[in-house]
Amino acid sequence: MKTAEIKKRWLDFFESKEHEVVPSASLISEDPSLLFTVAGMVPFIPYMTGLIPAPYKRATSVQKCVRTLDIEEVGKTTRHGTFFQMNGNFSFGDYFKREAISYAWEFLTKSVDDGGLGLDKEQLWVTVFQDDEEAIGLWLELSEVPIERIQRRGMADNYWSTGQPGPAGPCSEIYYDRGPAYGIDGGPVADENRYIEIWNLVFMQYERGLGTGKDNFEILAELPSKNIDTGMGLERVAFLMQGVENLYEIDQVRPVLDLAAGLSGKTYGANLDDDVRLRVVADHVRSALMLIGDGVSPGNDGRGYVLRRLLRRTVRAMRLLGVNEPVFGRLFLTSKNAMVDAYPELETEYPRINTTVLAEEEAFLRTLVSGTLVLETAIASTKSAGAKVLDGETTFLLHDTYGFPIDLTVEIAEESCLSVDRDSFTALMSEQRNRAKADAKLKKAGNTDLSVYGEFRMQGVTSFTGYEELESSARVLGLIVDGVPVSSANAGVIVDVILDRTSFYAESGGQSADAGVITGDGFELEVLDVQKPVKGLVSHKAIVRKGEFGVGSQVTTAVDADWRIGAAQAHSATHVVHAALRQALGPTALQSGSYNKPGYMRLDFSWTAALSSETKSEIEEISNLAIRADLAVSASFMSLPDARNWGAVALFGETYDESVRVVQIGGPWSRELCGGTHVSRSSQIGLVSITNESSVGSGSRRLEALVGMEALHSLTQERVLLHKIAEQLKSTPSNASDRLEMLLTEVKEMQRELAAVQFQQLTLQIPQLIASMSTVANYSVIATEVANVPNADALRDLAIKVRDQIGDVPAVVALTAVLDGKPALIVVTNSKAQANGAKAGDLVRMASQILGGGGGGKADIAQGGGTDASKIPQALAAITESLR
RNA sequence: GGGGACUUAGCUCAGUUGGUAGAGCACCUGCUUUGCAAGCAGGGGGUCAGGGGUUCGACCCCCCUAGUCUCCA
Repeated sequence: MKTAEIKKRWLDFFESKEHEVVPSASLISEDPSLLFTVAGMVPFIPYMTGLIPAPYKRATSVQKCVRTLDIEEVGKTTRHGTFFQMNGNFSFGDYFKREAISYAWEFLTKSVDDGGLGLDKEQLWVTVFQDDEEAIGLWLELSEVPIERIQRRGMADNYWSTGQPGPAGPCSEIYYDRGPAYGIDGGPVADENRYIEIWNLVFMQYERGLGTGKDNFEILAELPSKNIDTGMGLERVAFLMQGVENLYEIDQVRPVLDLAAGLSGKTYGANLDDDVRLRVVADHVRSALMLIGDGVSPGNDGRGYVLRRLLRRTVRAMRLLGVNEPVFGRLFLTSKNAMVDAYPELETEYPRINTTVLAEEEAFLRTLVSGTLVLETAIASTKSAGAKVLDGETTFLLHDTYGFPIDLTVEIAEESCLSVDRDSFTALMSEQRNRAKADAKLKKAGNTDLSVYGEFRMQGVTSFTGYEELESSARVLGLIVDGVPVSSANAGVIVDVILDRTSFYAESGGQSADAGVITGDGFELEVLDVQKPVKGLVSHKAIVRKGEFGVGSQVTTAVDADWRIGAAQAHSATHVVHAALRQALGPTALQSGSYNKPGYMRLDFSWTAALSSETKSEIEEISNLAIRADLAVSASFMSLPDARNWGAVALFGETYDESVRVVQIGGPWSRELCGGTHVSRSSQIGLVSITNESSVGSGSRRLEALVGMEALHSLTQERVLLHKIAEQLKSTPSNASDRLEMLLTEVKEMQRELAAVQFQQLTLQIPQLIASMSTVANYSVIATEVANVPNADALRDLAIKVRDQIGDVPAVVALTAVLDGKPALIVVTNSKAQANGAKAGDLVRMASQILGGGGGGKADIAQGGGTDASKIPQALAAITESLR
């Protein structure tokens, strides 16, 4: 049975049991503390914890998940995959253990013809929490599992909690026996390889307290409303039903593995190391495909970095398999074809996925080339030092700074008969990890507990009136000071204000929060920040400027009109620039993030190279033409599929409700899903001026621009500056650049000429200098001060010239000059003098000390200087004396 | 968010106790040879990313800024 078929049967089965079929949420988790959706229940957590009321009593989903915690284990054991799909059925205060067990048994054992999976009842085993007599009773009553195949396990195995105070409860797991060929008898307790866990039923019935670990906490009370959360690993069931050995061999994964084997000429199953690499490729390619499909682009932090690591590990595995050529094009196409049945949207996203992976592969191959160079010199120097082990520092440097994977280093070192000091590499690695962790911990301290907002969210969502009006009347529902609900607040206090409705826009979608005031009878608050701590709930952080107020007070929320206009201009400008960017660069240039506030906008987008100044001008021009065209801006609500059909650009990393808001500028000219506030016609944006374009990391660029009056002001400033420069150049703004270039060339030429003339002038003194030559011991010595020396280089060249004219006798030339009021000294010797023992370096060192400075050099030439010019005669005398 | 590294001629890169900035390729001139990366000789080309500091003296050491790469969280 195909994986897609199992998925379909799952959803159909639970739909027939009155479950709401919820489409898989994006892999990009809505919870900011999670990088990815790591489990099937993640999208339902707010309903489980009671933060947000559940919109349905029963739900089912097949959720795509990514987990990279045990990325190193992928392929080594066959139990880990970085991407997997989790079938789940959920009850929020509705049915409990009885139905959960009954549904599970029915779905697993019902015949294939009747829509079930038709698994052999004799092969199924069950584990329950040791004290959960209720569950054991229900299994015996509702299923055909005999008591011998029901095993009790402790908290570590069969008790679920989030690791923090909150809901918790026992679970019951269903296992499939693959038969004696896979291990020993005795059920899951004895062997989890032979007995494969396929389904975990979590009975959320208690509230747990503080504690650490899986089994060290207190059970506080029964939950008022009990929940069911189950998870069936789709891949596991698929490989069991397809009669293959593991998840890498199912229909959604195997084609990639086969292609990788074909490309490398390896046979799957022939060699353990190669098998691991083939599985890594098959797994990582699929994960990367799905991540990019959900809008992640490779980057150097967060989700982007996880994706990059998956891609690079794939390249590395292919290289270890002996394939050095680019292969992503074929691997990803194959993976897409294997997955597209289950995820049709991959078809439309594929062009973008393809460009992304090709660019990333190319970039990494480049990195590997430069890393190889460093590695080869390190190997050469290690060998020439006679060592047998490449040290951990070098290996770590290669990894940390040049992105060169450790196992490639090991492989290449082995070819040169060197081993690698892995221990010290690992030590350095964990050192770096601790550094980053310590820092993260420091920064995280500000995180507040969101549960305090939960009780307000239970009263409903905050309705946002800010699209229509700037001022609204509202009622105070709650006040929070330092994370604690209070009933009133007086002047000077900073308080979080929860209202039933508000005209204030909370920061989201890249748009910064509104500024303004909240007023009421006898009191006034200045709004500092507006956030949505919980989906649907707006919290105003404000300082009480005057008076006192409390819960229940009537207020007026008044947004600062100028601020809002500025914010709207900037946000609309962001859409305009995004559309212009895509017109100029094509649809692969996709916004990956944005930020805007009055007067300023910033747009991050996926793109591999710096934009030329022509392209930047083009984007600016398209944007400003759209502004001039006075396009109408409108917003309307529609369903997500409708919006997509309409060609609206959905921004990844945002999760959307069933009804989404589409903002259009000029109809189809720009269509984006967006909840922000906008101007009503594009001309109100005024002006967009791009100020900067830079890299955020490889594969990602950032465009910054000023908007409206800010743009005008910056242009004005630039114009004033340019006019001033032109004036100083005695030129016009249009000719200033040429003029400057000419002047610079001229200056360079003149400097060169001047230096030549000055040196020429200096050489006129050569005859005099030669004449001053005296004989000291058996050296011909010139030791004198030279006048009119322009700089140290000239003095040096003069000394060399003088020496070369002395002829074939041991010669020492010591010249001094005063430069910028400080004495400078040059000593040169010829080879005969050096043979006699004269060393320029020693002479300079000694004489410079007399001058109050230092100096040095080699035997043939040395230079030095000091601070006291009056000591020059003394220093020269000392040189002559020391030669004697 | 925290680290590490890089930026030198048009291109690819060398350059250690801080003491005259180099190579290969490309370019120009001449000779030789008329052929596939030709040879020989000569030559031009440098704000050593930008700014500040330490020093008699900084491509080199320290600080700041910018651009780029990279690892970790």
